[in-house]
Amino acid sequence: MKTIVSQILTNALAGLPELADVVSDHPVEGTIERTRDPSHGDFASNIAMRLAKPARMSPRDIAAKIIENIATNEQLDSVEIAGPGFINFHLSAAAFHGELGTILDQGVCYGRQEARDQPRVLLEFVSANPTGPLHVGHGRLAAFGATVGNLLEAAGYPVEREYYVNDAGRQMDILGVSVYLRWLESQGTETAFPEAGYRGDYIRDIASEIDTGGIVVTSNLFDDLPEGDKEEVIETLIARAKEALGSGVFNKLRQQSLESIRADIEDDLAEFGVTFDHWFSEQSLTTEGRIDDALAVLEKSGMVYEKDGAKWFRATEFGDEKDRVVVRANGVKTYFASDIAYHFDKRKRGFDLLIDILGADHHGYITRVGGGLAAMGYSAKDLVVDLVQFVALYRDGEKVAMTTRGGKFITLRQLRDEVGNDAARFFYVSRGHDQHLDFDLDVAKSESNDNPVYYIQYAHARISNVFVKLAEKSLAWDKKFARDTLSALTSEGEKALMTALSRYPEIIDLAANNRAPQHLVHYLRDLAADFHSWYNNNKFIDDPDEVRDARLALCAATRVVIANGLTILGVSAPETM
RNA sequence: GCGCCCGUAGCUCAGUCGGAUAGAGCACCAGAUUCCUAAUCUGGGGGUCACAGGUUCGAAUCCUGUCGGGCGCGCCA
Repeated sequence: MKTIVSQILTNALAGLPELADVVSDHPVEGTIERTRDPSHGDFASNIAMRLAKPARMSPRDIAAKIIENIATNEQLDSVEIAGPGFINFHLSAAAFHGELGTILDQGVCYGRQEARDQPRVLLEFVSANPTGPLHVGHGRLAAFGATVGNLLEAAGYPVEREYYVNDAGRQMDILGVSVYLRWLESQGTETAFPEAGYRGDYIRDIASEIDTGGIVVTSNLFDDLPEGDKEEVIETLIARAKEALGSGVFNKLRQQSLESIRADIEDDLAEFGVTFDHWFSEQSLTTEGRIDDALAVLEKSGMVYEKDGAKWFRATEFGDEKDRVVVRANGVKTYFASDIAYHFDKRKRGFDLLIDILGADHHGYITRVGGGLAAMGYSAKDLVVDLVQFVALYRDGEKVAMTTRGGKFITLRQLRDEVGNDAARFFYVSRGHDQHLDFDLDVAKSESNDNPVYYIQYAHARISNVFVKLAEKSLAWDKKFARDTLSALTSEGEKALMTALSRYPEIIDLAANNRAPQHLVHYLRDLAADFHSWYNNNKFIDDPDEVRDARLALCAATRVVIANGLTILGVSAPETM
């Protein structure tokens, strides 16, 4: 709908060659905004104020010239200068009725932009280590990432979703040895379970489920363990377990364990409505030589040097505070080397825009990986990292204590069981990613008017019910026929609701381009409020045919927009509640 | 110490590229149901946008500083 105004304005400016020079710096589209106060019309442009300085004219004079050049248009009722130089546009009722028709015609496609080929987006999110079940913090990454993916798709971008599985490195050995020790316990062997091992109950489950062929009992694992340092203890245990089992058997145990956890994460996310196009294995970077390839490219760039036996990347050349090691003195490649290789690989697979949605603790990583990409010939600007801040749960007004280390944390599954998928998806994206989120379990659970999820869903269910009642009264409604009756929609409440509906495409655009799903959340709440307010004051099934049909069209259009919006959020749009 | 995020009503939060009189919900107060779910609606009180400067036609929004809160710093993963 905004395009109506921008077209009118563009046409008017075309008739003012004297402003052509200064206009070119100010895209018309960007000067138009919705008005807050209905007395200011439907849209306002501040273009005259922006042009005032470069054109060396007063804003109101410019506005007057522009208005003189606006041709009469059936979509437009009137235009006026207001305040310091705003141009206010009052659109005609016909324009709003036309938009309503568009909503009904386009249905699930309303608010979506045409698919484009570029830029190809790779959206990486969650990527939690496969060392245990997802907790509530990962849930936010999942909900946020999935919703951003939906938004980008709605905005027409080709987007693929990817989960990076950190299945390499020392933590996997720790996982392997943890499972082995639990297995030993199940065989009646006493263990002194190490502090640095994974202590959760799920480790026992894995130990009892996996194929244990070839695994043997060893009783001397705990003899003469180094004292004190828990890291040394676990290293020793890993080494002894590998020796006792042989690396083949130990690897099999480790691979089964991580795959079990990874599959569990995949199930958990799928139940949460979060799915991925690719599960990318960190191990594959090594087995397929991609780390070496990337390091070779990096070395060729001249951005790698040796010091103290280690290989360092000149991260400071790219704005990092210090250079970073890529290969340690002991020959082991660092996690950072994997990250560089992984992102290099993403670009080589043909993605133009890399979006990483990571936990807030990954800050610091951005400059480094961006620097790596830049050194390898790709612009660091094509890597966008959104850091998602932490989640605090509240129950009965009290913060729920959680520590990852002590294994005392609330899992995503527990949260989903407690509040349901809809509430969880909704609340997780109700704030911007860079804001801390206080998740109030009591509000999320309440089936009452203080729960915005139910408030919005109820609007959808209420509308669905109207059509049920219609059938019960043996009345029919036809969307094509109803389009001829829309001029019956004239009240203030109807205007407000139509205005809200027409904003939907703008909201999708805004939310997608800023990766800010909270705009959609707040919009849907406002839309539901406009609907409830109007509906409560207008019972219309027994109205004359034309009025009834027009109002049914308004209901149907509202239902379309609410359903489309909720679908993007991953929240269900129920027919009854 | 350095870096990042934040500070808006009693509480939880919106506030788009700098726009017109800073908005919602909850809570509080007063009302609405012979009705197409009251999981709803109508009305009311409630603000030094942390503080101080600066930029300009215009600042909650941009810049600088101060105060307050959260998070992160590794040849860990």
